Amino acid sequence: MPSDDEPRRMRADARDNRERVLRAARAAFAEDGTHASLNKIAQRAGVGAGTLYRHFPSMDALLVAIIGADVETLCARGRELMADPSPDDALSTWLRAVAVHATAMRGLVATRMAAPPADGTLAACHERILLTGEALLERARRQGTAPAHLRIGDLLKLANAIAWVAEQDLADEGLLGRLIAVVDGGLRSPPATV
Amino acid sequence: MPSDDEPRRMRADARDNRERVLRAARAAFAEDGTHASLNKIAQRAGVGAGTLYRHFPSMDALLVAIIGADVETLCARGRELMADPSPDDALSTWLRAVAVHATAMRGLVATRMAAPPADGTLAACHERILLTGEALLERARRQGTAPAHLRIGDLLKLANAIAWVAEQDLADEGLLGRLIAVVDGGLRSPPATV
DNA sequence: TAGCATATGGAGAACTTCTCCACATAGCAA
DNA sequence: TTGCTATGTGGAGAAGTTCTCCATATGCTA
Repeated sequence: MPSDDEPRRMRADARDNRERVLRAARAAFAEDGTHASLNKIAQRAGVGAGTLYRHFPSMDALLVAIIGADVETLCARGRELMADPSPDDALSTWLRAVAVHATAMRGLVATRMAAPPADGTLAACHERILLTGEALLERARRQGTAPAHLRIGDLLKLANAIAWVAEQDLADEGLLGRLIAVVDGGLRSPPATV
Repeated sequence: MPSDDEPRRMRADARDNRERVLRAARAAFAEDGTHASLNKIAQRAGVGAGTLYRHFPSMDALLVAIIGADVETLCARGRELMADPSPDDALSTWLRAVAVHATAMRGLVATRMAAPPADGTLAACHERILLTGEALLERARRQGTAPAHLRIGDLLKLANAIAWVAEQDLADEGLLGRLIAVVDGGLRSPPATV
């Protein structure tokens, strides 16, 4: 099926501008994270604000276009990990990958992905990640030590939350790893008998 | 020592305005959370923007004034929990309390508290919370099953992260509790031997 | 009650997001 | 090659934000 982010027929100049906006956005997000200004992205790309909004009506749309490839990568990684001898390790490795990815754009992704069920194309990304995670979790439940009551949605939210908080303090490089490690415990223990 | 958020000598009208701003801010934060506008708070309080900024030069200052009492409560709760028969339970109960508190103002607190070492009076709040937590954690290390390598700063960040993500999806009421429960596992297990 | 240190408020500067539409032009049909 | 027109453009502008500045008003003390 034809990807609808790059309509089949598009005037060559429009296609050009679209690419330039994407390139500018990637750079801007990497530099300023959540504080990137759409105005400045447009300026940087050498187009008017109107043009930016024509191509990407919302910031979500822009994000989807940018992180689409990453989602693909994460799902592929998930499929690989299905063959990992330890289902528990596979799950936690994948969660770590999700968190690392979510930090890539300086927290922007985490901010968007943690939100309620997005209504746009972001929802599709969400869905794909969920499915991949569910497969890993289910395996860890059956063949590993993951407690039955764990929900994949919760784990992904936790990963995003960790990515978000890690992004707040970039100076502490090991933070993300340590926080994931704490969560790791909860993936393996039987439900605490408090 | 005299609290410096309420200077000893202040003109009666100034004191009045200060109170009104605080009341308006509390209401606005509860309603709009992170998106509360300082402008509207001023309007709501019936004062000019200049007046608001005179009393609270930064949003942090405003926050400190509002949540100061809560910090007190959390520390008190922590001291109580030091007497809890189970050091592990005490720690996790307290972390849950921290997360719940951080959600109180619709995520605003979490957003601010997760940030790097604040440089204002917020830092003092931070410090007090850290000390309380460290005491609980140390006890759980010695008399409970908490792994030695756990850092209280990490745990608090995790609590704030959870509060943040829980706030993103208010519809899911059990979310915060479930996420804390996952982390709970990591507080008790020995370090995973991956 | 007079006088002044202290406090006020809103206009305004500098930003933000997002809309609108007169104008430019790519690409097709002749 | 040359129009014609559907498609795409860009920037002015509306409405919002944070935060500053300072002429004016007023509580408090002497």
